[in-house]
Amino acid sequence: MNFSKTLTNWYSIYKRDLPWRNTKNPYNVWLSEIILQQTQINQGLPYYLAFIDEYPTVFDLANANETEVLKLWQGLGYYSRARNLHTTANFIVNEFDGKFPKTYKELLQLKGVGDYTASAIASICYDEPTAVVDGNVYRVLARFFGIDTPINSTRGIKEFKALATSLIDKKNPGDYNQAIMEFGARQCKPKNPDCTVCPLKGSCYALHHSKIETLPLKLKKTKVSTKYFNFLVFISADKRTLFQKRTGNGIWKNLYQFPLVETKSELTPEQFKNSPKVASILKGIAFEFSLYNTTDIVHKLSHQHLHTKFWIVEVNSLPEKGILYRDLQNYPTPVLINNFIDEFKFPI
DNA sequence: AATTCGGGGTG
DNA sequence: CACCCAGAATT
Repeated sequence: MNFSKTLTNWYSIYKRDLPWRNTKNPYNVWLSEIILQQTQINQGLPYYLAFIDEYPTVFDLANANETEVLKLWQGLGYYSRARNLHTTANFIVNEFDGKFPKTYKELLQLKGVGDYTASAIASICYDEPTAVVDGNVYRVLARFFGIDTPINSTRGIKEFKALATSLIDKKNPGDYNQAIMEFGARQCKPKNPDCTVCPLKGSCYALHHSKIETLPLKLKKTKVSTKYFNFLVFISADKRTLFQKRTGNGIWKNLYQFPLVETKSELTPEQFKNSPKVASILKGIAFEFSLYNTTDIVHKLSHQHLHTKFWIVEVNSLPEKGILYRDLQNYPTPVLINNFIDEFKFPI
């Protein structure tokens, strides 16, 4: 039996029953694909269910405001996905009367939809034979065919896309695409795959050349930078604190946080209190200053380690209009901030 | 072509 | 700790 047929047969037996697999509705499929970008199914599934529950159609999603969408996305990471999701929902409603485009080429025009996602939607919803190439596909193809071109090189990206395209089952491209991904996730796992029960063990290059551990090949590791974050948590008699929307194009865009003072290095409490930035924020205000966490909370992201201090600033009146403690939960925040709010327990 | 975007899971 | 995840957008 050939490679593709073996995969689709395996899939028909071992596939998980997932909600987006019971429909060809492009809204549902699109939503699932955006949520699952760089995200494992177990992490994304509850978000998919919550989004379908809150926004059953593209019109419901378009009618929401971005803050609400980000709030429902909170904790999933890569928040540009949520912002683009909302933008594209409005685009679909306003430009296409709520109907999704039906071809790979047109889908590619949507914000947040790249080669992978356009291929997935086109094949699953409209039976267009466009091959998906995600992390699972790279692994399965690299191992089975013995390809050592780096998967994150321009050459590798083209090579694997072409190979995947040549293998796709044109009669049932959606099932084939999902089959090879599911196979990569469940059978041809990154670490310690059980090749003894693999239906492809007979012809797998990596298995017969002891290259399961070394394929696929990936170049360069991401370097991690360290940053020092100081959040000012205002406590006032009127049960309000300062909470600000992050602007600019960096991390956590449009999420909310306590006033942030970033420093180049770790400062002593005295150095921090006397720094110009802190002084300007607290200019002319009577306050009591205390450090909530005596050792830094280190929030680890894939490319940044955030060494974080939460400073409690007790004031009689806030320097500007704040929000009620009890309203903090209505704002989308990074996990780092949300963890603090949960732990600190504001006297609501 | 390289970097930047999160957070959770695995070994 | 290193690596991975149904990648895309930006620089």
